[in-house]
Amino acid sequence: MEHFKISKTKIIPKGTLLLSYGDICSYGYKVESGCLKSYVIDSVGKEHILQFAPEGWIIADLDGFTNKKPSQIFIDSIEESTVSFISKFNYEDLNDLDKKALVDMNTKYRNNLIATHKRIIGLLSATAKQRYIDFTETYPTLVQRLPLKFIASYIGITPEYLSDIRRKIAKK
Amino acid sequence: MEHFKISKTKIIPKGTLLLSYGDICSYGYKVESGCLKSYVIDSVGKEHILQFAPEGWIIADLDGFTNKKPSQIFIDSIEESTVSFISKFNYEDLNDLDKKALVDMNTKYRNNLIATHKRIIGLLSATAKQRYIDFTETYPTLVQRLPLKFIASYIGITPEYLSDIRRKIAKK
DNA sequence: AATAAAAATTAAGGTACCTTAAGAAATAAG
DNA sequence: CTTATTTCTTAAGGTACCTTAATTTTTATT
Repeated sequence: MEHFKISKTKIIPKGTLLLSYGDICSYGYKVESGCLKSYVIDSVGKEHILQFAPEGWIIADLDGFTNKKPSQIFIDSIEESTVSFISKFNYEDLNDLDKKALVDMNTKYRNNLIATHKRIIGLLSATAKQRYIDFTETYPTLVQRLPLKFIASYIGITPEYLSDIRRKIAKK
Repeated sequence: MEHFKISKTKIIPKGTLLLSYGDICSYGYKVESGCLKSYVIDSVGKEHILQFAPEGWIIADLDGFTNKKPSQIFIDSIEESTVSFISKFNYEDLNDLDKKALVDMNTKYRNNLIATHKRIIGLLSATAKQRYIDFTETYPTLVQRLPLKFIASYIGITPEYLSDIRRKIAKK
């Protein structure tokens, strides 16, 4: 299932910034071990997490990478991680891939799109409490590993309010 | 750019339900004229719009269509529309497509994913007022055509609150 | 044109979630 | 083991956005 040019892997210490706002995004990152996250920073300096990438996942600024735009997002490491660098993920190269690779890639995009749509449904229609419960059910292993403040950011609430929610759940 | 089996087009009157919750989703819908929308209905009966599909757009329950699951969503017509029915959008058939078709499809998925990520960023980090302004800038032609209550639903607020927002914007 | 139906507005009161700030608990570092 | 740092919790007060309900405006129907 490897269709791209992948450079040798690197060990990334915890807390390392791999991609910053405004950077030209030359790489996607394939996580072999550890965990990365992507996020935006809003006008008042608050961080909003777009994606977690534990082992096996690929993370990138898809828009910047594809269209050679400066990045709108940040990517850093939540844990010490082993990461492969994927280059040349752009449109021209799609034509160089063989059919099997294209079909696999299609399937990955499609599954990602389905998951992303589900997240939108949650943000539009569920309460913060329900989104937290959904997160724990969808990503039980991440819940073990990640600081709660990152989960709060991912589901779109403050750590303080997540703390309230957890207290109320525990009291039942 | 047509890669799928497309049946003859049909004229769909305004307000017609094309796909309902629980249905097996056998088709994607390609809109030739008019406009469709997809939406979910939450536990208190409130409608949340996932997508608008004006002319040129394709709309479907991607998860149900791909994985032959009962639909989680609804699709209906906002205006009288001319619609082509796309069948056999599933995995097996991807292998029957030629390379050009696969590359095109990849590009469509990728662009859709980029747009969907932007929507998530907005829902996580922007106020309702900002999301409304962003919508009017991103889809100026839709703003002309659509009832405001549908735009409110798409950006995740009530029609009443959108009305407040618009009044405040107008007062300046 | 008249009537009905749908969409939009307005306003009052309510709730989910946020901000700030401080302290407690857990984890990391010396 | 001790201290520093990060994470988590708690609480009080505030704001963005919601609910309900009534009214007006716009659009559709006969």
